[in-house]
Formats: sequence, C-alpha cells, structure tokens
Amino acid sequence: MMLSQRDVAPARGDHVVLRRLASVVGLSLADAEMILALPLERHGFAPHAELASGFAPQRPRFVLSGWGCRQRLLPDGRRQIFDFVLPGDLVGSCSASPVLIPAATVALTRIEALNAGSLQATLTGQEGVSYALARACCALERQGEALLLSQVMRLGRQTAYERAAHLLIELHDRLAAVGLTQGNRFPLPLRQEILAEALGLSVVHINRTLQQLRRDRMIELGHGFAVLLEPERLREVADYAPAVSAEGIQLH
Amino acid sequence: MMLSQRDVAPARGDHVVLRRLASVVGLSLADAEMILALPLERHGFAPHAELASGFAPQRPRFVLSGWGCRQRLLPDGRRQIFDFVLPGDLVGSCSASPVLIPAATVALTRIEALNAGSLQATLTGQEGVSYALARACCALERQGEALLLSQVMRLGRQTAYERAAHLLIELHDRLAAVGLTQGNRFPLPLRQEILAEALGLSVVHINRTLQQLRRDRMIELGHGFAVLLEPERLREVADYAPAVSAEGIQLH
DNA sequence: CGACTTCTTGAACCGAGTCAAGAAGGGTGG
DNA sequence: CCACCCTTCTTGACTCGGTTCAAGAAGTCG
Repeated sequence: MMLSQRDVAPARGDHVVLRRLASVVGLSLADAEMILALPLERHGFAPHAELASGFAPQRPRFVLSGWGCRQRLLPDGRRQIFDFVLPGDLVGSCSASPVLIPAATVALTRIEALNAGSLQATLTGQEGVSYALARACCALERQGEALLLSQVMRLGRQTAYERAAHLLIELHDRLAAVGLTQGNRFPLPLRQEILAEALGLSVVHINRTLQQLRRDRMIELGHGFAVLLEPERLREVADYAPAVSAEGIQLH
Repeated sequence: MMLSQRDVAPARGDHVVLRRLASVVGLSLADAEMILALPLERHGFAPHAELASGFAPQRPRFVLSGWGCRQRLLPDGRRQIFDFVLPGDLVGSCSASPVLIPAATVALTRIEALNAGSLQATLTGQEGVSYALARACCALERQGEALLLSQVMRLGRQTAYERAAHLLIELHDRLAAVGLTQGNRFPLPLRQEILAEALGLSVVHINRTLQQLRRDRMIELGHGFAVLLEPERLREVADYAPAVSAEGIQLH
C-alpha cells in the first residue's frame, strides 16, 4: 500500500522528513513506520552555524525546520550560494566517500535537525531493513543534482528577471512538496543580499529586479513571505521545468 | 597492496577507466583485475549522438576516448553546457533512481565507450565482489558534483577572463588524472562556440577573452590543443581549488 | 526613542552582448 | 595541387544589462 499525502501530514513536526521522502520515491506504511522508529537525536543550529563543512567527513542530518544553504567563500570575501536547504532536506551525503566537496553548509535561520548518523549505519551496514530508505536517500541526492543543474541554467543563460522568477518558483515548489505553502504564499526568510549571492547578482540589482516583478504584479514580497501572483506566467518567463520523479508524490 | 599510477598505465586503451577509478578511491590489484574481467561491450558514438537522455532510464557507460558534454536546450534554441565528459568518466549514474535529470549527454567528438550495464547488475545485485567498484562509482558521482559546484562558481562570481582560465585548468587536471596530458599541453577538441556555451558567454566575447589570455602569455591555443604557459599564475587568477580525494592517486 | 540593519533610489561606469563583415582554416572535388 | 565552399575565428562599432558608489528611507529590536 502506498502512502498518500494525507497519511503522513499529521501534526507531528518530524513528518516533514516523511513527506520529503515520499515526494521522491513512494513509501509503504511499513517503510514509514520503520523510519520513524529509527533512534534519531535532535539538534539545533543558530544562524551562521555550520551543519557540514565539506572538508571534514559529513554527518548526515535531516532538517526539520529552518533554512540553510551551501556556499563557498572567495578570497575577496564575497560568496556564492550553491543551493538552499529546506525543511525535510538531507544534509551531508549518506554515502561516505573519499571525495570532499568544497562547500560549507550553514544555517541561514535557526535550524532544527535530526542527527541521522544511525541512518548511515543502517544504509552501509546492509541490514536490509531499509531498502526504501536507501533508495530515498539516493533519490534525494539525485534531486539535489537536478537543482544544481537548474542553478547553472539560471546563472549561465538567464537574465536577472528570469533568474529571480525561476528561483522563487523553485522554492515554492520545494516547500509545497513538504506542505509548507499556503496556496501560492510561502515563507521566505531571506534578505535580498542572500538572494543576490545565490543568483550571482549585486544586492542593488536584485532589489531593482524584485521591484520590477512587483510592478508587473507577478509577486508580492516582504515580512518573510512571498506570494506568486501569476504562477503560470512566471513559469513561462522563467522557462521553469518542474522536478520529475517517476514514483514520488507530487502535490500539484 | 595499493596500485600505483605505473601499474595501471600500460598500452591497453581501456585502462583510462582504471586510472580514473584509481584517481579517486585507491584500488587493489585484485580490484583492478576484477574490474577488467567484467564482461563489457564496446560501443562507438558519432558527434552529436546521445549517450544518455536524462528522460529515459540511463545505461551507465565508461568513456574510453573522445569528448562529450551534458547540456540542456532552451526554447529559443540556445544551450547551456553543464559539464564535460572526458575519457575515463562514467556516464549515467550507476544507481538507478526514480528522479530524472533533465539533461542530455551528447558526444562532441567521436566517442568510444564501454557499456557498463553489467556493472549496474553487479552493484545493485549486492554480489559483494565489487565493493571497491561501488565505492569508486560513488566517488565519481561525488566528484561530478564538485565539478558542478565549480561551474556555479565560475558562472556566478567570475569574470570572463577568470572563467576561461578556471575551465582550462580544470580540463588540464582532469586529463592529467588519466594520463592524457604532456606536461602543460593537452588536447582540447572544442570550438569556441562550445566553450562559450559552457561558460555562459557569447562566442564573440570568449574569442576576445582567449585573445587576452594569449596576449598575456598565459596560454597557447589552437589546432585542437591547449598549453598552459603559466599554470601557477593561472591558478591564482582563477582562484582554482584542485579536486581533493582522501585516498585516490593525484598526479602532481 | 535611538541605533542598527535592511531596503530603496539615483547617477556614472563598464563588462559582456549583438550585429555585421571580413579573414583564416580545412575539406572536397576537379 | 589548386580552386572552391563552408565552417570557424577575428575584429569593429554600438547597445545594454548589471555593477559600483553613495546617500537616504524604512524596518526592527533593545
């Protein structure tokens, strides 16, 4: 029996993780129960804290709430943000590998996370119980790669206006997958400086670009929230291709 | 006993694959023999042929010779190149996953490849024989992600001059890892149009940028080859961070 | 309320794109 | 071996998206 969105969306906060997993691979109720039964310890991170360094071996964690990002600093102090980490996301690959990723994962807001070290043991220990979980982690990583490709498209071939639109839609869809949107409205706890660093633009220009999107009645923005007023038109101007999973639960 | 670069570099062409694997994970001689013993069928691809579509399930292959790239087309016909595929590289993730990657892998020159379908069976069948191989594939994927992050840095935060320098060094180092360089000289069978599409620049501007690099006596370029005249200075201007593996064999 | 951060706006500048034309290579057939 | 064609490279002139610098307005928090 496959899990529907309703089954995994009750009050308990940890369930963003189940929703996230279910969004990419299809989980049975047994899988879900098995995952909930894993001994996971909770951990909080203040803004600017490092969830994973990229140079030390990474301890996998699931984010329960809060936003983070992966970034790299340049010698001149500027930084590039590679991607954002949202509730439900897995931080730090579950497959230990000698190749080090030169990027730090840091908290942008306060983050609550589950230390998923036992998950790593479960996966590499071939205990067999968690085949679904292993597949899910793999799928999460693949989706992460797809997001990186989108980031390359934005930076390489899109104008500021298109980039902003594209990123806003992407964030909306990712949040929708874990049930954190209200229609076209969603939390966006990011300063314009952060958006600029993610989109490869200056703060001044991201500001003007957002103004333009507002003037065009495409979005509303402010007070930690964003609203997509014209999702269809936005997707069109941004040439947005939604993430595709052959079996996960898509919300819309 | 660990394998040194010398042991895996004899005349047989297929050995770029072993060198590639050894560059990220450390292989024993037994591992190497086991891998060479896999039943692999050879396959050729003409320029523009698709090695993997991104929408159909991908069949993993090892590239023996020739260059390719992963790319996505835009509605207006322009394209973004995400990364290049070089000899020794693995194309098409070996871990089957329901998440589809919206990018096509195409040949830029003629490509000879090994169909590694049996590899997939070996990995997912948990036959145990090929633990090293599984680790190697995983490491290759991780290194692919590191390359994508570099691409994001280039596009997001670097000038045309820095981008070109950065990419040339990266290609040099990747080719060096499989023994295809002669000192600072290496094959570069790419038109300027291709470089432009990879670096998010116009052909005209990549041309002027390469001229500048030549005038500054940083590089020589032409006839399908490139030479890094000032590797140290280039690495500096490009803020180049070499790929790091905790156990693979680095060449220099 | 005051001090700090974040957002907004203006003006000047510049890196990169676009358009257009010409030069240099590289194959092919005569 | 040369003449021709087609692709790739090169160069110039103009335009434009985005950056930089600088200052002021609006939030936000103690």
